[in-house]
Amino acid sequence: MAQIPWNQRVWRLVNRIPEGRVASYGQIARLLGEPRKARHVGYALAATPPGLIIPWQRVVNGQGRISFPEHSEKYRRQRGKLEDEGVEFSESGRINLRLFGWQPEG
DNA sequence: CTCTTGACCCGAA
DNA sequence: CTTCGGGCCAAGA
Repeated sequence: MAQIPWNQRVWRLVNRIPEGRVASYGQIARLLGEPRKARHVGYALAATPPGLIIPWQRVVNGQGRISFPEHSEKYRRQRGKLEDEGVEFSESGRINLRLFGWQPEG
């Protein structure tokens, strides 16, 4: 289990999130059996090598919000990608996780 | 060694 | 809806 480095485990799992769906940092951490490492999921994504293509945009925080300052370039890029794949945002910039949250299995 | 910094989370007001 | 407080832990200064 600990054979594979944390970052790689995160990238692999994130890679399984289907288009049009999102997962939270905490959810990813829990699925990896490390419920206390929610923030480190974010660090892993931040450390993604330029060559590695993964759907990092499908990871948001537990409230269904993008974890970047609202007017930042990063925020707009992530939101744009998600909207392109059909994810909807409320007026307050929130995603309804009941509708768009990823449930492994389902 | 201690302090600070985060793509976080959760419960209680 | 918001704010506050506490918890978490790796990495860098």
